[in-house]
Amino acid sequence: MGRKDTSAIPSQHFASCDMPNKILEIHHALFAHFGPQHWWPGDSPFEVMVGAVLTQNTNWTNVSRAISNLKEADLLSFNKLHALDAGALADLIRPAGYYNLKAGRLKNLLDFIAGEYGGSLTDLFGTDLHSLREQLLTVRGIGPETADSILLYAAGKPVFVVDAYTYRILLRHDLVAEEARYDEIQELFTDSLPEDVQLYNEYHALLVRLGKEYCKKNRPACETCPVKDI
DNA sequence: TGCCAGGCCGGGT
DNA sequence: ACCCGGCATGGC
Repeated sequence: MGRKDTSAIPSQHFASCDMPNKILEIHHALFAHFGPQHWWPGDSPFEVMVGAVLTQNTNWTNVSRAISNLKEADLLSFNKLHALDAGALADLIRPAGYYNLKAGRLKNLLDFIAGEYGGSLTDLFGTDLHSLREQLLTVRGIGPETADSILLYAAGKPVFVVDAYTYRILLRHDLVAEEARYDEIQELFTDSLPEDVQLYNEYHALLVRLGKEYCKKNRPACETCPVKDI
């Protein structure tokens, strides 16, 4: 457990704590440097959900091609994709990599939504948040980041998304231990920030932007990093 | 050219 | 409870 219930306290009160709120400072610096990121790229909650699975450990440009294939085949809707067999789906999403794996994972997710919610994303997203997250995590192929991406970017729920960039950036700023895992890193953000969907949305997108441009794997910390002094 | 990208699972310790 | 190999395409 982190500090006690601070969720209702306005953010400016954090500045008077003994420890400066570096998590909040980093967001301000990133927003000032990069501006709004307008995430998640996608025209509908369904498209965002599909993209969340396809982007697992994969460059977005490849995912974008896979989604274009689905759009051109006019298959990017729940019923059409659910009716498609896994082999045909794998063929369409080939550019996203791990295509057999991801076809199976998408089918698992669609089967779950069809079975439990009659294929209705509205009903799915209308479920109690904690219960919804737990249910998504039972789907084979949906881990914490994919579940949280769906919750934040497709469902608009106040859930902070943690990814490899988030971990790497925090690690290089000594804000987390090397052995820190998903839930602990997520808690650091939710304990340090007001609960706000738009803030969570923007912050995660900004961390990815920073990661892509300044914090790549196997590269030393960068002198021109916009948050190097925080 | 090899390394990397917006993870997750399953089997082995 | 961890650790690790496997999964795969496209960009630089």
